[in-house]
Amino acid sequence: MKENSTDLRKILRRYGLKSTPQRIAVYTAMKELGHASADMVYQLASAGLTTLTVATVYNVLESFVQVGLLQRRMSSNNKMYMDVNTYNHCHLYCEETNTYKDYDDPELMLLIHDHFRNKRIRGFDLDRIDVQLVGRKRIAGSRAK
Amino acid sequence: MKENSTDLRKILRRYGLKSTPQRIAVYTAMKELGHASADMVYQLASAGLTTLTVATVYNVLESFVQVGLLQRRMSSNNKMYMDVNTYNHCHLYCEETNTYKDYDDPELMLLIHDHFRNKRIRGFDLDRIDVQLVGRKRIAGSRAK
DNA sequence: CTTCATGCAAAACATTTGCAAAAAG
DNA sequence: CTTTTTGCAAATGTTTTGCATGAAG
Repeated sequence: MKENSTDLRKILRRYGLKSTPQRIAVYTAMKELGHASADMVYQLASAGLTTLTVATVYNVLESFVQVGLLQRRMSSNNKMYMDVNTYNHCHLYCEETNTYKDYDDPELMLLIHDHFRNKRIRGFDLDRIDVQLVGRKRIAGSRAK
Repeated sequence: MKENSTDLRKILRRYGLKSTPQRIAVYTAMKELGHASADMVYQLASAGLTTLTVATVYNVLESFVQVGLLQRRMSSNNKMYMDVNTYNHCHLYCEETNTYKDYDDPELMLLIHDHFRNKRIRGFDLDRIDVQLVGRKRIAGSRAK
């Protein structure tokens, strides 16, 4: 699960991207963060690589999305958020903190994909079905007895 | 389905909001648009009410969300989008145009809510389950034969 | 070498704020 | 009258752009 920068170079190559320190730093930050805004990536990545600008972070994130190395997520926060996991999975989305948490539920996925197996949606090319459990992180200790 | 401004005044009152020309114009625009960004609402609403500013549109939209007259939607567009329909329903979301379309599928809703009926999510207060069919509007006429 | 990626600083957007003036009830 | 709501213009925060420089292959 833990890639060193040699591994990362291979990954980038496999996705048809030149390997640069900036790209490695951004991807490493995303691996650590899981889900993150451009700014969060910039904060973390630029700690380990002083020669990194926000503009580059945006560039890199965009190129990663293009090749499918990252996925852009929807938010109700007017900000861009990325997901390092590109396989098909659900999310818990906290509207208070605008944070995401992977929520793996294969049974649900199966249910939904069965439901759509023979459905055709007129005039629409379906890419994926995005299920978000929207709510609020519970404050630690306030759990009902 | 078509409210005149007397009806709208009643609706606003019922939601505990003072009735103003601006609020009526914004809600009327939302009724017409269904799903819209602040800017879209401003464009349409200010056509019929010259004394309306963007700041007010934001104010009004926010107050409508507060009382539950509108719902904020997630987008991958770094912009705020509103939905005039607040009942529980799915959406088609076009990533190219950032447009929404209601997708009513009671069978799917039932399936999903049954699935979650007895599930508890640790540390999370669930508000709603948001299902988006993400893809692209098909270009007219490009339908496979 | 040649191409592509990065840094930089400015621009473009979208949204929010603070406060005085105006309107609602 | 009193309380909200609105308009205005400025400020904020995020993302994008253009172009010269620098690095990757």
